[in-house]
Amino acid sequence: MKTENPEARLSSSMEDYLEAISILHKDKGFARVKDISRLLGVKNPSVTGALATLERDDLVRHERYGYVELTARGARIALDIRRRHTILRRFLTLILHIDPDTADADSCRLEHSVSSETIEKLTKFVEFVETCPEQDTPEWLHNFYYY
Amino acid sequence: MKTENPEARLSSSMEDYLEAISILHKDKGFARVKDISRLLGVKNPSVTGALATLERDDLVRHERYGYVELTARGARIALDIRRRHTILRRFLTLILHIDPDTADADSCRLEHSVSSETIEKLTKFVEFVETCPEQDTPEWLHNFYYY
DNA sequence: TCAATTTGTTAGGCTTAACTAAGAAAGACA
DNA sequence: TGTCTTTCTTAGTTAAGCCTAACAAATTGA
Repeated sequence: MKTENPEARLSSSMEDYLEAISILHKDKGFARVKDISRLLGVKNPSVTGALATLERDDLVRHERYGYVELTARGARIALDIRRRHTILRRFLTLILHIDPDTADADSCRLEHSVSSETIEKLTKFVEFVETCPEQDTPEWLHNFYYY
Repeated sequence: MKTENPEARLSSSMEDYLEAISILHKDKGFARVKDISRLLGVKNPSVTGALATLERDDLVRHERYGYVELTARGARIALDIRRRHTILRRFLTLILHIDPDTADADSCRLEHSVSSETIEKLTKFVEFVETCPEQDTPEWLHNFYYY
């Protein structure tokens, strides 16, 4: 017997769909199947299939041929994924000086496997470096960039 | 038609198998199916199947009912994976102060998706912090730990 | 209004990577 | 040497996640 467990970890794929829907909503106010497939580089039928799964798990709402919306739960999770993505990208670009494209590609993949404990600490680290008094930052970080 | 492409990216799964074989070889001198399945938490038939794939790709040698060996190519790749794992764990424990278990679990997952550019920079960063003159490290890093 | 285009869905197939069940080979030891 | 146990393999199943082909609904605009 298979009990529905709403706390089970989402797959990377499903996280990507949630994230895409969330971004589309923010950027253009709505998300359609076509937009999602374009953004994720998959074909329309893959999106339709994924939406069925996400709808079953109460993460999105989607009427046939209509727009896609996140539920409250879906929105909460999507925001968390986007937060992971953002903090990783900031770390990679601002501290490690990875070029923006690589940094974005990396955070896209890493965001699915980093624990919340690590994200918390990384957030604090990046915030620390960013809010560091101007004269301190060069001292050690610039030492590193010369190194 | 499907051409064999030996440069194609390995899946996380296949990377895990190579890494396990490499670790077993280092730790006890040989790797058997049973050891690999125990280490990775899968069943024996899964290992047999994976070994067939890896053998096809010239990454391991394996005679029926016998020991498993890495080829030169396999060993090179396995070493690279272990290097990624190690550097991630060092970053997480030494700099972010993530507890060792979480750090290891995280690096186990992150090692498959981090780019070589990021690994290079991260290596330099960790080395920089570790070889930092004693009196400098506390200055900014301890500031962070208080923060 | 109705034909053409665009968008979305359904059906069916492929690949990867796991599993169980059953049986074969190897190893241990009385 | 023969039996018992352990280990390994084979065969077959399942699930996720992608694909293409074909069709259905919606939209556009002449």
